[in-house]
Amino acid sequence: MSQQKVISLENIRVACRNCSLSSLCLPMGLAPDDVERLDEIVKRTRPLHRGDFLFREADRFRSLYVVKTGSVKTFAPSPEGGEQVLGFHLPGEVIGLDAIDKDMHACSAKVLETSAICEVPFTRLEELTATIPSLQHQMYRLLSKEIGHDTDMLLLLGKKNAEERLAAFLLSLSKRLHKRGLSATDFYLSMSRHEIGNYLGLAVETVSRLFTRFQDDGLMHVDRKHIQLLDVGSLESLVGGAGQNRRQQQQQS
Amino acid sequence: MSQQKVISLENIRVACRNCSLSSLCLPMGLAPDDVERLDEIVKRTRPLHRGDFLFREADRFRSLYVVKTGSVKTFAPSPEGGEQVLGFHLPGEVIGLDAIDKDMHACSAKVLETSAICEVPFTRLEELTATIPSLQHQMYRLLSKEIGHDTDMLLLLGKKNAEERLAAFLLSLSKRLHKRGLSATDFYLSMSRHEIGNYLGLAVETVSRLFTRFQDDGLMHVDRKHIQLLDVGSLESLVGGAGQNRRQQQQQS
DNA sequence: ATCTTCGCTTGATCCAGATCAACCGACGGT
DNA sequence: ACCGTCGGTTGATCTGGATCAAGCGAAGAT
Repeated sequence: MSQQKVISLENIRVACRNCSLSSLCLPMGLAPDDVERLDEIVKRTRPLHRGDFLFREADRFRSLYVVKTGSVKTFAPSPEGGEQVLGFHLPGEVIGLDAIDKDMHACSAKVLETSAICEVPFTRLEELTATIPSLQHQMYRLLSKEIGHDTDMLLLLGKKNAEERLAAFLLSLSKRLHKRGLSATDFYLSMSRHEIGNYLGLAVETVSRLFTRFQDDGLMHVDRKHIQLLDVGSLESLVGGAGQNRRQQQQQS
Repeated sequence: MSQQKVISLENIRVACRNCSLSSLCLPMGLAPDDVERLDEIVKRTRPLHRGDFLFREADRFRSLYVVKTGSVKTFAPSPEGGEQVLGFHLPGEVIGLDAIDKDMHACSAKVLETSAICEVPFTRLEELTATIPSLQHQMYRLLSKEIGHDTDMLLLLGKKNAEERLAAFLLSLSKRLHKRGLSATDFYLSMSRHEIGNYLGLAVETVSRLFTRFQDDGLMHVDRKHIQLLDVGSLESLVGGAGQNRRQQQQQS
């Protein structure tokens, strides 16, 4: 390049204490001094681009990763050669927690759009959590929250029909974006219809048809990746269940 | 009762250090002194019976529970009034991890057969993990393993057909029982067909038909709750995927 | 010992959503 | 500006497993 126009990396290396995500992320509820100590072990890498991997399945586990800006998908290979999308991760969300057990990543993480990522070496983090009770508690909560989220997905995949799944997906995105200060009703999807379908256990065609139907019903407006939710209340009642009275899955004692 | 034949509770209060499960359970990899400290906070309750609850959804979170003998199912209510079975828990398995985040149980836990359960007050455990690095690590691993297990279930519910699901379920039970020193090929189911179906996202009728089919195909022998696996290899190849060439779930880049 | 209940099995039918097929329009490359 | 690729949409058809229906045997209740 002819012109020496290097942008100082310092500009993107926002310390945790100045990060707008600190209330969602690891530092949540930490004393300023402790945030400082956490700050010291966090590595801030240059921005990653669409298609870049944070890690791949079977990689040695070294660090947790936190999305600072952008979005990431995680996915696991299924035995037949296909793959299962496990999640879409927005700013403030932590990735890699499933790798602690076997000290190896069981899934891959791929960046969906240009993203900034914080890397947190796990061994250092573990040392830190042993001396900062509130950080230890935060870690337990984080891991527990992930389990709770997976539980929600199990219920979704086990009991909900296509309509309910897509509505739940849209509302989940909406809520999470809103928490991050973005619009809850107007946003862009960084993932393809394929990926949405894969994530929800549906065929692409079904996802596409549902987008069309939801739009026809006035629930939302769709233009390619651009989504506008027009009737959040109705979407919520769709998820709620009674969508179309499928037989109640009863349970014996 | 006429005869004073009270069995001393001490007999069932096996300390962690003498428990056959210590290599699967929380004490895994701990130094004897640390096992001792863990032992001190564990409460051992009288045996629970079929139908008893360890906790219910929305209960305040106080303790983790570990199955010592018997089995437990966990399940979450689905909005429509039905429920989703989240898991069946065998000796050595820890229950309640999903409640840490919100300090409240999001699911219920019900005993499937007469069972002995260890209760571990979480606050005390947290104090302990802060001073015993290997216990802290064990806790992280435990939580992480749970996430990994949920991930497996997501793949199962998202990508596998009925046959693959049931085969995977049987093999999972088999493997876990074997780890606990029991037969991998001859065991009793403590849960009903209903519960199996609910867990796997299938109708009871489908589960029943598959049991019959597997038996007709010589893969197993079924007599009510009594299961004998006759051809583990074939069951494994069923799970492996190519079961019946359903279209490979491909993925775009 | 008899009744009742309930879990389970088996058969018949139905349907949500997968699969197959065709087309279209956006976008990146040359 | 043109082309080729690919993600997305829409229509037609197929099917795995749900739903509906009926009967059966084991275990608990009286």
